Amino acid sequence: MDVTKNIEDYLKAIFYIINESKNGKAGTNQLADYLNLSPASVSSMLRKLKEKKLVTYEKYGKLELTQNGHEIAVQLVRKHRLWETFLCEQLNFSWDEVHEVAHQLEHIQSSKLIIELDKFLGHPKFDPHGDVIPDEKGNFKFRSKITLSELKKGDLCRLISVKDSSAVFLKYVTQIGLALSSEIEIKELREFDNSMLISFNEKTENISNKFAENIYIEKV
Amino acid sequence: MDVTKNIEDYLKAIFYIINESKNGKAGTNQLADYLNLSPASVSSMLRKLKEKKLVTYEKYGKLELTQNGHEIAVQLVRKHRLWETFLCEQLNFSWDEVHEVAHQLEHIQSSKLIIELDKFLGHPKFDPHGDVIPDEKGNFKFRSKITLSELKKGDLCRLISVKDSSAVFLKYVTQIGLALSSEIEIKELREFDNSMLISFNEKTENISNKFAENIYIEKV
DNA sequence: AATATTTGTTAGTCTTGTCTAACTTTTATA
DNA sequence: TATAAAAGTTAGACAAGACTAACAAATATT
Repeated sequence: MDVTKNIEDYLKAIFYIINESKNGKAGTNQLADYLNLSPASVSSMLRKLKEKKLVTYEKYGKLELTQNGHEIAVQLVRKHRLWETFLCEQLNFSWDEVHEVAHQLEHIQSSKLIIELDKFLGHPKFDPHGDVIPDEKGNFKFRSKITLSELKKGDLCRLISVKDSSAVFLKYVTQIGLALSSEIEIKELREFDNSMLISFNEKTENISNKFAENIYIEKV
Repeated sequence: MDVTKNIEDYLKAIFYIINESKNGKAGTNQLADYLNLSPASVSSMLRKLKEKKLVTYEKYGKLELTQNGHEIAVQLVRKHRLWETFLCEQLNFSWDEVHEVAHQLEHIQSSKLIIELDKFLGHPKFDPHGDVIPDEKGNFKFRSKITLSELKKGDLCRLISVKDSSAVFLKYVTQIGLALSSEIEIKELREFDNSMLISFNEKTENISNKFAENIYIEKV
């Protein structure tokens, strides 16, 4: 299980994209986009991942993680989310500050560290974004995620997490006052551009469709 | 201050060697040895460090850290020692387990992380090995270090830290029962091979000169 | 079905950091 | 002080992982 940082980043990206795209497929361009690399780089790395038996892949074909590759990816997600929890709960980091640091911390190699960190935090089930933290065995289920953009006028919901965890987006979310568990009501839905007027915490905000697509919610 | 892991490792190594060798000089071979690299690699990296204005150096000449290089090195030492403290005090790591993990953690880039970690730990002054933790400004003094091997029969002292922080050595130290602040008395000193018989915690142990050279103490 | 567009791959180059082998300079020693 | 030993450097090779430009395959569109 001695995997370099780069390989880990690829595996995690593949994992995310497979799990978040509707068709369950991760394409070369999508990956390149996600990782900020050229498609050519991704293509050549896929060959290496295949040699290391971390993915299955045929030219122009479907990309999948092997069991081994999947395990590494899930452990990274676990580490990432435990660190985010630590940073928020113990070190006064805010929601929008944790991602970047957790991304570095997730690459630290030490099984004892993660076991002890998990114990220290009291075996948390969710991270500060409301996402499920996979357990030691790597078991977890993706929440069936619905975004705000899929709702209709009059619907009531609660924010459970966000899709785009870029600092810019998180900052925006925080600034307009949305937080984990915020209760939101859809006041208006404009067909013209799919923007919507929502209310929460006694105020109303007008949000774009793009914004709404990045907010995961549960109905209430 | 955007410095890669490798460059950081070089700077820290240079810093240590300059501060721990009697003559205050860090040579290419010494560095190569310390970093487990060939002298050739070190030689070529020194050229790059010089270009980046992190060291001053002339071919075959004296190697020194610039102010900038020195600052980076001290901050690394600070980070390393804060993380060691965290691992021991909060995550049940033992003395001989922390080094390797702290070495990875010290490369995480986030000033907020270190400020908050320091606060969280209550601004500790010493790490679990008894070494001084440099403050936020990078101020600190190396303790004038005396090793056990410099003492004579009948001397009394207290263990304050160890020189060789390799896992193997730390394990050895732990196994024979020596710990931070252990009170030690020199019972015998054999001129033949400079080994010594020492007593601490109601027991006596025979130790080699090499071992004694790696134990820092203060007289008592 | 023919063609355009999108998606993915290959070839070839660059950079970084490592290595070995050969060489040079400095230091120690006889 | 001449020479041997140690310390340090250079040249050239290699591997990894990135890039661009050119090409090939798959998918969509008319």
